[in-house]
Amino acid sequence: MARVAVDSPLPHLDRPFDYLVPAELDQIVVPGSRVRVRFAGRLVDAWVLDRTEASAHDGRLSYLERGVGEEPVLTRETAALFRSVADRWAGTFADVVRLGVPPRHARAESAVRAESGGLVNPPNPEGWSRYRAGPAFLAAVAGGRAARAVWNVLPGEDWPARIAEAVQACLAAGRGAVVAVPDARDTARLDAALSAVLPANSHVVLSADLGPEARYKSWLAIRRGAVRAVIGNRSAVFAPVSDLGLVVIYDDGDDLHAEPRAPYPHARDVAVLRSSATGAALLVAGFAQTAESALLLQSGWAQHIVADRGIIRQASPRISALGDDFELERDPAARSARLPALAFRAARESLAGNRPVLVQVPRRGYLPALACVNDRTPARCEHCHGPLATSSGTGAPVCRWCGRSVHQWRCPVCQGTRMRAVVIGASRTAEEIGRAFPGVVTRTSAGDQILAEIPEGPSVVIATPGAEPVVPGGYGAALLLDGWSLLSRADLRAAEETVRRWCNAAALVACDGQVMIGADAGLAAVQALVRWDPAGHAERELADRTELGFPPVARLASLTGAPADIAELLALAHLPPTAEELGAVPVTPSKAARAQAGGDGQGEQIRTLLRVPRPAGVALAEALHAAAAIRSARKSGGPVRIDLDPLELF
DNA sequence: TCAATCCGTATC
DNA sequence: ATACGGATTGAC
Repeated sequence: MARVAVDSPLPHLDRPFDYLVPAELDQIVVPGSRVRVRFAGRLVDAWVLDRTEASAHDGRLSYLERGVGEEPVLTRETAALFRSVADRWAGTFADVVRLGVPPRHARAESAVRAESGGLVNPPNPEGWSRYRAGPAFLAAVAGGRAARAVWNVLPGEDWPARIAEAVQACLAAGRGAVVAVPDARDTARLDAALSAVLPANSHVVLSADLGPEARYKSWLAIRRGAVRAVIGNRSAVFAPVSDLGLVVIYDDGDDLHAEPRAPYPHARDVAVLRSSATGAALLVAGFAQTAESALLLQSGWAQHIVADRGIIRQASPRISALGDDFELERDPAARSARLPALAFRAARESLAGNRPVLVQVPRRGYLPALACVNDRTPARCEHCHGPLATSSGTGAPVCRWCGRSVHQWRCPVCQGTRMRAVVIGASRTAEEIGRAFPGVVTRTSAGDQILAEIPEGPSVVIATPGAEPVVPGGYGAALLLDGWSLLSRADLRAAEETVRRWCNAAALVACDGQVMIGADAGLAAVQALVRWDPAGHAERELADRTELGFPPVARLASLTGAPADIAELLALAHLPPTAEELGAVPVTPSKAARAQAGGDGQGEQIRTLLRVPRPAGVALAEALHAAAAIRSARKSGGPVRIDLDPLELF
């Protein structure tokens, strides 16, 4: 007999089913293989979870219809991982398999791949010696121990080289490694760094833009154990590396690590699950640090890899805040670009020293929000700490989460009672800034026109966050403009995200260069950057969120759908006794969602938030999944989207 | 009393 | 989706 999981999106079918195995399929039906089965009269795809002697099912068993290819696509380890990811995010096994196993490509299966490269030498630990606990981490990976660490990368660090060394240590110990980075540019840099230290064919790149055949080929090389190291974007955390010894997540605050397909798992959290389950070492790395990483440290689960203060001071450029009152430069060209005098001078110095200048300009399109008129503290709801915004109808401030309107608001910092809408959106354009530096080459890197690298020499680069090109030797100066509009976004992660973007840009500046931030020096986010203390900022962020009842210490579930459907789901769900319902607010469907719905209005959509203490998170997910299973079995009502610890809360 | 039909539920 | 079982209905 074979126990299988069927490929169905219906939650009530998310459990094993037993089938008899015809004698001629006995050899190829093994745990992890793909099969076709007759299920409720239809032929469907399924995955073999196990071969068994007996079945608990008392009805008649059917025979498996046929095998699909001869490649087992699930390993014992990934099958267990997919199950626990489904459980953690209230999703189905089949949905998670779709995230972790690329579509089959038969031609790629028959192609024979060259055997992997030769013996891997242990790395030179020199590069890690600037960090306390750095060499120890490398030694632990080399020794096959379950070291888990949060690494604060020094500004100017060649992080791809350091990660390549960690992978090298893991391979030298005879085990496999997985590295997930946010985007294709990071993948390319890491690919080059790995190629520099590993024998040929020792690693593969997993990425959707390889095309289906090459992607499946790379994935198969990993699955077959021909290659033991894999790098790629968020889906690489699911790669079926055998005898996993190391998982690395780079820049875990980048929202590209959040999977947009159901059940919406986050690559960092998947990596944590996987490291827990397998005993593989874990490295969460970045110039900045998230509150989630701070919790890994605070709970003692992970160790901190960080450089001593003196080394940080040496490695950091000079970072200063421009303050709130921008003194404009007298130079008329600079005036027209509205560049503050200090920023303009820093740029001129850099260009005079034949070094490029980086100008970071935020993208437009942030949500308007309310803040204190005096000190711009974001206005929050007294009841649930959600953000306040002006409702379009009445003009009265309303909580974006629980929908309560606010009559008397008082700023928790200055006790002021007046709020104002924060003007949002970048107004400075590349041309305006370029005009301030006549005769200097101006480049833009943004959107779909991203520059990976620029040559040394004087030039001005205008880039949106995340699109900053690297330059050999570093920038001479970086101007981080529009700090206010980043910081006052109506988003739980606004401060953390701002610090992350600033850190990632500032880290590209040479250690004798300077960084100018267009925000007030008194702000915690600015202080974190000036002192280069991303860990301190993450700790504060974690403390704030703990006090407000936000993730990661609390666990939230967001339910989005028609009011009647959500009500039905909640009525069916046996929520943990500690669950707290934060009320419902109408949601304006995004353009993408409207396009998906096909134009015809599905009626009003609302969003309800549920909150539990972190230990009850799995019980909350289980209750919601069970309730969704009852609804799907009944075929009642419309869809309800379930999100656990959603990245965006409004 | 039995067959035709409807409805709800499970799907090995 | 489809298949099955139990309940319901209507005709002999």
